Amino acid sequence: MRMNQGVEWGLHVCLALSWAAPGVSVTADQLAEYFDLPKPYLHKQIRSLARGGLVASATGPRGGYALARPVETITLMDVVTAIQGPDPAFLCTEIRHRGVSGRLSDERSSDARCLIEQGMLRAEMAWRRELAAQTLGQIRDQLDDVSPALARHSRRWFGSP
Amino acid sequence: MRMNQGVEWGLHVCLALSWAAPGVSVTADQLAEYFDLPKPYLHKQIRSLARGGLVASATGPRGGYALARPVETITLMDVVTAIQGPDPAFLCTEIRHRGVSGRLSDERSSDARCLIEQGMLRAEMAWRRELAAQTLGQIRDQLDDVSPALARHSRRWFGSP
DNA sequence: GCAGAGGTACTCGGATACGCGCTGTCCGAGTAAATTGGG
DNA sequence: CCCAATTTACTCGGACAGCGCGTATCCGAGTACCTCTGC
Repeated sequence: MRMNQGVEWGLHVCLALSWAAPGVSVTADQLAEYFDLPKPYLHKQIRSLARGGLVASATGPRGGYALARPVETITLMDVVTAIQGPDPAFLCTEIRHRGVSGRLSDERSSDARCLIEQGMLRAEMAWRRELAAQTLGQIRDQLDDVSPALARHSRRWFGSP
Repeated sequence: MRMNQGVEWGLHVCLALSWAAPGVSVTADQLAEYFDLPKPYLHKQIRSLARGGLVASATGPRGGYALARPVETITLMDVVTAIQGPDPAFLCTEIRHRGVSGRLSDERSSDARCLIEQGMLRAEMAWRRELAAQTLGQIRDQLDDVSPALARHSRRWFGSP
């Protein structure tokens, strides 16, 4: 189980967009140059962010992308969901109801949820909860503490006044 | 991000093997029939469990697989690791050090760990912790409470005395 | 009847094709800005 | 000088190939059991 490459890119893109001044759009090509990533493919990943409602797009000259919501309200969970969809990682196919096992189980156990599914979902919920508890705003603040120069230089590079 | 099908199979297989009497081996074909799954592919997944040290294999007539450890000591994490490897789901490729972003960052921020990686790893650790906290023994006990008949019939079907 | 050698059948193990989804790329639709001509 | 229509150039958006990992399968290596023969 490997997570999509796009998740890492999407997270860094949102963080970078938080450095652009309000009202200023950043093009996909600018972001690709900023991170030295293949332009068309990064562009595709950003479109996933747009479809998920995390970034707003503007076409034409002076167009590009900008955060659609304050960075303090964007969680890691939001980005992960936007890039790789809302489907749970563990999918229970109810094999306990198939074959001999299915014929052996009585009605009580059939009605109850699969206990293995419950256990796996419990772990996945802990993962999602932890992702939802961390906002990109917190990460940006920490980064400002560690390296104020990076944020300052990035703001200038993205054309903020 | 979808988890391997084999994880679900492996979990159910270990649970089923816990119903076999000590010293009795269950063949891969028996397990495939028990769950109505394709024999060769299920066999391959069980081999992953064997490589991970969860089940012991015996060749020849009356051979097959048996749990290598008490079911109370086998956690969901063990099975997940055995099937899909120990690699973390989120892999940080340090794109912050590439392109313009890499040139803008100073030494302090370069030495520090990527904060996005830390956040993602934090969530993944919560997931792993929850998986490691649940043993198949607990699940089997719950299942015995919900449906004692299933456990009883399965023990008979697997040839336990 | 018993012991041992040989044969047999059964099981696991690694090596081998196939398919779907992530990866990577392109060109067209739409839009805002710049330009130019007229009033 | 100001305004408006037109042109232009720029950006996003969806549609299109390529590749790697998971899916699915097969046959060979090894072993325990069974059988048969000789004592």
